[in-house]
Amino acid sequence: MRAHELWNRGLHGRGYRLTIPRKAILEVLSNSDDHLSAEDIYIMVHGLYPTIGLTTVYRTLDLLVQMGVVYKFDFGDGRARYELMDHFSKKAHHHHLICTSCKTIIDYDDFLDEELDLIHKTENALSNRHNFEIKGHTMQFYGLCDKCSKRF
Amino acid sequence: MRAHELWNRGLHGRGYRLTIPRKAILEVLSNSDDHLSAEDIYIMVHGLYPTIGLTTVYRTLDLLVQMGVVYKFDFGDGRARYELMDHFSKKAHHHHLICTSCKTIIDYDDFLDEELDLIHKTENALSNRHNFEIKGHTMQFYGLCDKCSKRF
DNA sequence: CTAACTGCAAATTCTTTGCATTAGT
DNA sequence: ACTAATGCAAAGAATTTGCAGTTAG
Repeated sequence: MRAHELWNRGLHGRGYRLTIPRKAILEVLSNSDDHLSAEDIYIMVHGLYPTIGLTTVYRTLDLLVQMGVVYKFDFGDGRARYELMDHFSKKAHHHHLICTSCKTIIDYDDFLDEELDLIHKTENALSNRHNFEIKGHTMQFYGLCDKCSKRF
Repeated sequence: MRAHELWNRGLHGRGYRLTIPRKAILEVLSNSDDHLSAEDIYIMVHGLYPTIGLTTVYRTLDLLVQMGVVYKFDFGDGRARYELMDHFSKKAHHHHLICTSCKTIIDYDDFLDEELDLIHKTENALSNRHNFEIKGHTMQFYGLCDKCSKRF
């Protein structure tokens, strides 16, 4: 499995170790498409290995974010969400439509053809201009959903 | 001034009241281009009206977010940032390039020509497809900056 | 007048830290 | 063996809530 392989390598490269908790946490992330909170992940991991604590989940997630393996999102509900980066994920894009009033999140993936094209172009342009090694992206549109829009 | 006008209307429409603190907080947001934290805003507002408390700043920001007048961002440093929505802001776009390792944020606005075009198209398409009243958007690219990229 | 709004202090909630113990390599 | 990693309990920090007094409409 790709992500595991690369994570393993990345860990060693930095002098870090591959442990049971770390394997389990990546496993859980790999098998989920949703935006998981640290606690969600903790519950799932804890189901598999009851000795693993919440602290370790947080510490491992930090590491994964630092290494560019997972995204850390915040949709404004006061708890962070985590999801595998493009490269490792079944999902190549993370585009959201968010209602600022009721906080509904629509995870859309019915892109316009040009949308994908443009993202790659932009990615390349930015990569060159700012000397960045780009690993993924996120796009969110904010507004009022049907219901909330009608409420006023 | 546009934002004030619309906010005023929006408040009344919901049975809310236009108060000194609310005016002051919108004022501060209008006169700033940066990503302000609740505390930043509190300090500025407090400078103008020393009686206004932090709680009110939080409550007002919630309201502004709900009503789609301001964005609430979270860049992962554990404190939310607020900024006027496109329509009201000098800046029409909020595009960021973020280093997942050192957390540097580049606020780029040297867009490709097509980038703007496409965003409007996408906005329209989404608006129709999902019956959303879109007020703004955000786009972020994640990766490793020059320095961090070289560190491994 | 009346209900919405406010400030303060206390309470919550998510996340981080300190430290003694355990476990990769 | 040598250190990194872990779990627990406690600490920390941003945000929220309860409540009695204040103010907009």
